[in-house]
Amino acid sequence: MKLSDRKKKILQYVVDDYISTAQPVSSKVITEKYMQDISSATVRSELAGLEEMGYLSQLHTSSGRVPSIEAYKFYVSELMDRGQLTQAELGTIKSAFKGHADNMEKVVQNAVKVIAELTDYTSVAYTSHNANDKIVKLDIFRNKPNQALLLIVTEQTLIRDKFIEIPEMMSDAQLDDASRFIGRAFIGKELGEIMQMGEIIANEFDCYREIFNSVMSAIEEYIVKDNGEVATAGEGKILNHPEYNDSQKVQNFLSVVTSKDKLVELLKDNGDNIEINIKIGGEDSADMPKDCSLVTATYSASGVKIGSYGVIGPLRMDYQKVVSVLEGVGRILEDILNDKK
Amino acid sequence: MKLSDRKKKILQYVVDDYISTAQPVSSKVITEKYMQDISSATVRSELAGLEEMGYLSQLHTSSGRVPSIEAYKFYVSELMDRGQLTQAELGTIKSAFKGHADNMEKVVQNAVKVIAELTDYTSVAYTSHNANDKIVKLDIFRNKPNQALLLIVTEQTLIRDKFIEIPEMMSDAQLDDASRFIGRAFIGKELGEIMQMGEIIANEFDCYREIFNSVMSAIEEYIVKDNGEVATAGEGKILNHPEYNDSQKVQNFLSVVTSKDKLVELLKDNGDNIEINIKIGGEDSADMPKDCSLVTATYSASGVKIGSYGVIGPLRMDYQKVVSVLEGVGRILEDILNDKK
DNA sequence: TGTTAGCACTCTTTTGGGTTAAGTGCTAAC
DNA sequence: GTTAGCACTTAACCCAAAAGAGTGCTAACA
Repeated sequence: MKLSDRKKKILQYVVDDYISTAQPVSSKVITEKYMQDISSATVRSELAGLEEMGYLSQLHTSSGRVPSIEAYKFYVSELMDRGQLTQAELGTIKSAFKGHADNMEKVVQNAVKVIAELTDYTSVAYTSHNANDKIVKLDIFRNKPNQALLLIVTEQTLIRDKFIEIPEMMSDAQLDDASRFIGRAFIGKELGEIMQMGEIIANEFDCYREIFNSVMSAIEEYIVKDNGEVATAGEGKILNHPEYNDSQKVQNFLSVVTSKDKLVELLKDNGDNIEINIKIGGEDSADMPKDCSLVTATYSASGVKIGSYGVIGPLRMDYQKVVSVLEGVGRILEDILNDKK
Repeated sequence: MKLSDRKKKILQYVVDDYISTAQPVSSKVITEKYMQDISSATVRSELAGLEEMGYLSQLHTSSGRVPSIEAYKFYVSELMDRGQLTQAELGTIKSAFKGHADNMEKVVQNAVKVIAELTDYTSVAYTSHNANDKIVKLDIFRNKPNQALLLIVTEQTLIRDKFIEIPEMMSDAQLDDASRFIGRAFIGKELGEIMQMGEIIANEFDCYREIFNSVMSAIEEYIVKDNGEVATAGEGKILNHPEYNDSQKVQNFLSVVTSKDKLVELLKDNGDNIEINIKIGGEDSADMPKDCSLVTATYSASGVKIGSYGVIGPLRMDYQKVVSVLEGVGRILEDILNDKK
């Protein structure tokens, strides 16, 4: 069933108005605020049609209309005007990143901070542990008689440190030797590659088998179990929005937003090649809090996607603003990341 | 003014009852639940006395009494019974730490998780960047023509990575040389020590002055600016407590609990040598959320205090339970930390 | 045939008063 | 010093009435 142009216009007005006022929208406000040229009775019959089609609903017979999840989806994909950042907002974004590009983690933290500030929603980001990441440096050195610190630095400048057990009778020189030996074999290789060739080359390391196994399991743990880092900002912003005056809802929301594991689940498979990915309503994904929207963008370095960032908030989200802020941050992020590489 | 024994008893009952029920306490419930041998009229006159002294207050003339901040302080220091952990709780604590001692960060994360779970309050922890921490390893290696990654590992197994600028015309061999040179001078020294001797030895490094300065400023930044790590768990637990049904209060609370900087401010100077430190009501400290209590314990390794952990929540907190959980976690933490060293 | 004015209908929100319940402070007696 | 008794205060509850918001329907109109 196709929507007439007028129905589309009206639907857009309803969603716009509901997003900005959080109040059910009546035929009266549409004629008064947006369409002075037609009567409220006409709008009423159009609204009834839109309700029939599943785009709107009423809380009770004498309330205005509220958009359905389908309405938001349609709004975002076809109706919404693209927003423009003001000069001031652009300035805020730029200055948020000034002088903090020495450390990937900080860049991401600044990103979520400024996004939360500008949009007034909770902002989240995810950086993946990529199997394509290459090892740049590997070092093992003794900490106490039977323990050593394993240090792996990768190209994406992710650093992994982990204590591993070592045989107590091994001399420092032997440990050094083992470290160099394993380093020579692993440096320059991708993490995923190493995982695969594990069994094949294991026998080459026969004399240092124990250490070799520890290194392998550290790499495996890094890629498989501990699969990414997250950053968040503005967790409390959710309370600014009236749909979250129910403490149970807030708690649900916080339990996702403050749990690294849940956030990773939520963010890791997001929008492979699309710039902006919008997930509305949590019904399809078990990890998503109920009645939430997630708007994310991905960021890449050297053409490889390394993570995503965005906002999570109520269905009634100011998508227009959020999208423009994410795009703005994306442009600046790109500059920083490409400058670094 | 001294409190009679009976007044103390009554005050204790009022606080106990208020902590467990969250309802203003009347003279009737005291005689019925706690003191069947005297009449409510007697209790009423005692309550009036306690109110006079500033330990109790009423919301309105016909409500029961609520403890004041002073009452909580007095309760904690003199009235409260010491709690005992159940066998089940002890078991929960122990199993929370099983098999995760390979990484300091994870130990702390497990600590806050189990504390939040057992107490039902938000749990926070702080690990300081200690000026007494000794450098164990220092490494600099090139990343791109004019940038290198500086890697510093300290005894407390804190690792600091930072990109530093290097002269583009410097050869790899020269860089290696500089790295070894600086390493020899710094390894085994305390961070604070290095900061102090900075100017004195600067001229020794004349040929590598630029790199030397970068290393020094990285160390300085680490100790001075970025002074510690925090971990939190159960941020949403605050919503389980009826005094936080006001969204403004929740937001205030979350703005502290989710901000690393504010948490560091709050936790860094806590209770130098005391095992359990209780801060009630935020009026003395600007960083403390209003009407909150903070109960913390410190943890040490090799006799040096390296951080603190605890819970933050409403004034009406179950101090007894919180203290016993913190003590329980402390004992197990100690075992782990000493086993590691 | 689409649009509109008018109106009855539904449901929520607000208002107000009257009752109930909780708890206190005071007084007089023990 | 303790207690029973009672007047007083305040919040909480209930219920009914009124007001308000918004709709759907119908009949008239262009």
